[in-house]
Amino acid sequence: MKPVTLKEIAEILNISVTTVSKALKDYPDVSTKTKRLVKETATMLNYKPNAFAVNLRTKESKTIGLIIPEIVHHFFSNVIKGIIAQAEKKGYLVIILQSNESYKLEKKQINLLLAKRVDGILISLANETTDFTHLDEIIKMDVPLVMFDKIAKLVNCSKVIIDDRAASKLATQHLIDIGCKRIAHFRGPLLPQNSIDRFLGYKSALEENNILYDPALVYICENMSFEDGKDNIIKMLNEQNDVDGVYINTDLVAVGAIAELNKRKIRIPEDIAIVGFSNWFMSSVISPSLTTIDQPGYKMGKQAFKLLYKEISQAKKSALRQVETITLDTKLVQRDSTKISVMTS
Amino acid sequence: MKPVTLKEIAEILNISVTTVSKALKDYPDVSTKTKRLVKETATMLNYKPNAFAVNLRTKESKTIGLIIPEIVHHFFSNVIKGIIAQAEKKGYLVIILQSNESYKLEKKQINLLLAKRVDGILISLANETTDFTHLDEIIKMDVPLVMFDKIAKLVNCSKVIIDDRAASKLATQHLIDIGCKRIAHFRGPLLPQNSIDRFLGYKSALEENNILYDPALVYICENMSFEDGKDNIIKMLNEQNDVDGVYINTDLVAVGAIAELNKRKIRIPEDIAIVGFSNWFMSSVISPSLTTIDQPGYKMGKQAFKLLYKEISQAKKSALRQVETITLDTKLVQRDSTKISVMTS
DNA sequence: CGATTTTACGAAAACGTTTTCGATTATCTT
DNA sequence: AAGATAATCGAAAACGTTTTCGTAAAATCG
Repeated sequence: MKPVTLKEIAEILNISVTTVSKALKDYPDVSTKTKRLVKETATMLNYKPNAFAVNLRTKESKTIGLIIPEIVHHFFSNVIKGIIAQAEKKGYLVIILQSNESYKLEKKQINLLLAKRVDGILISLANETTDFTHLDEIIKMDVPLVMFDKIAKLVNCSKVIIDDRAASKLATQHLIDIGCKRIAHFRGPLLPQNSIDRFLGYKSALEENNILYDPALVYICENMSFEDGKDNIIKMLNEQNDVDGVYINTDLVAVGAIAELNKRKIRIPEDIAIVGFSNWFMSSVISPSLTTIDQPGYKMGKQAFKLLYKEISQAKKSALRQVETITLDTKLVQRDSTKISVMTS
Repeated sequence: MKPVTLKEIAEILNISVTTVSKALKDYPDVSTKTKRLVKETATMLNYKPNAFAVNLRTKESKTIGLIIPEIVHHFFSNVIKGIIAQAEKKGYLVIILQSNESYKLEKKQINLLLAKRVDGILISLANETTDFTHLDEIIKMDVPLVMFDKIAKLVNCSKVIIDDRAASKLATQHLIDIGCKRIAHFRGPLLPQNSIDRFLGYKSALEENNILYDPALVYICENMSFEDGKDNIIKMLNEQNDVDGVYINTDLVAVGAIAELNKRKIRIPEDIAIVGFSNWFMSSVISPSLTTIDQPGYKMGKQAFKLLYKEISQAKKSALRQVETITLDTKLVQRDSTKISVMTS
């Protein structure tokens, strides 16, 4: 019923609490005989150290905090999975909070986690976030911090990202390679670094190929939703008549666009080729299957925790903090939405 | 730098730790003057109570554990979102673990959570789980437990579920109502209660309408995946030639089946009508849009936490535990995959 | 056999908070 | 003014663990 304590074991065996504690942790100054005795009775009574007391004494909780903009999201839920898996391996548990893309909530949740005294914090920023003092707060409190995916370049902490710009360039270049002359871009909101970098990659690919960059071909998807894809492709079809390729920020949006194009019997890729971003599992099964950039969510989660773990371990030894940025590989996954049978030779 | 303690505040103001503590918690036996003084210096020094010490003293951590078979899943990630939102409202944080549908992992993770001394546990069972002693263990330790969605009827704890059987019956009845004569069923694995209940609902709908139940029309989807839908619809088309309606356990599987039917130019619903289950957001946007049962994930998460919170609050007052089962409403969402223009009049 | 090292154990402090209970002072009765 | 009541504070114990340091007994040494 009531949890067993060291004291109770000590009383049963007529030894001190000290010795019981030491025995269980295999201290060298306890005889093998008493060790055996202690361990036997401990397992017999189903002893489990009181985590609260251990936390207080050791000043660590073996728990980390994770703040994410939106849990119901194919990419992020994969990241979460990676983080939890890696954390569990190292004996850490993960408290998850959702910022709902709100700066205010994000700030509040950081305070919650700091109040809980987690051993470290993993965060992917909300779209709204432009002020980073709440993150500096974390660093000032000497709590290890790692940002991933949606990061703030200016904050001095470890980061795990992909090279959005390079990946975006690759995607756009692919459209150029298959012969597209007038390429539109569906981008995300204006603030997040992600969205900016992907846009810049698109732009620089055009420039490198001496294709005029036309701002009218850039459409903003505020919610990055299926409907955004549908609405913007309709808008695009109304405004432009010579677009032959679209590079879309996110697969979900791309799938929305494809659905609308299919409905209008506009052929993909013959009339308009499409490239997405993220390699959502649905993009391989829709018709036509979607060429996209593979964004390794699970791996990013694993790496993010690994970095955090490194910092936590370091922090225990020395005061000086070492930050590091890991850039994960992305690759283009070519599928039918850009597979032109009549190749430009 | 170093976190401020009550002691430090006490020393600065030349009063006792006791008074500082009481002042911050608005005890009546502290003068308003000292209260003001204490609170001012506390906020000035950015005092935050040491959670570890509070936990030890109050024997609660304001943290609950959540074990879920798979995070990367539209339904479950919605449940998680609901749980976290509701928990945060009541000042609780949520530790999430993933069982990967494995009984062994599930058991291990329960022990992890018990060792951490969470204030309560929320769980949705792994498909593999048939033995429930690890759950009884939780109850024996007087830790509040609430199961949701994938539950074990035999375990004596609170539960949040939907009436899978009734919902399934509704779905099947709908197919019958639109004139289907030979209705197949794609079910999930044999073990989980969900899967069983949905099958039973299908069966009893047939019986009530004097339609012969034919075991050959039941197909098992082991992984509940897109491919499962595709593979089984192919298998079905090979084995049967008069099926005019399929009721499918899960939208994702149904979408797989629809993709294959579309490819083969088999008309939906004219040749074969389809009903899914869960109301995944994709099912409203695919073509044809999918008639399905709405399974309220977010709401289930909220309710599950509410029940747990109730138990946690009760446990503090009296020893006797009150269990309760909440059954959430589901409804049929009719869309194009069952919308027959030529009505059977 | 005395001196020294090794082995095995325990007392006690510390982590920071909460809460009970007693004590002191101030205020109020009549 | 004496007694009673109210207002304000603090000492101390408790939560359960970890770890330092001291000490006694046993083993080893010359």
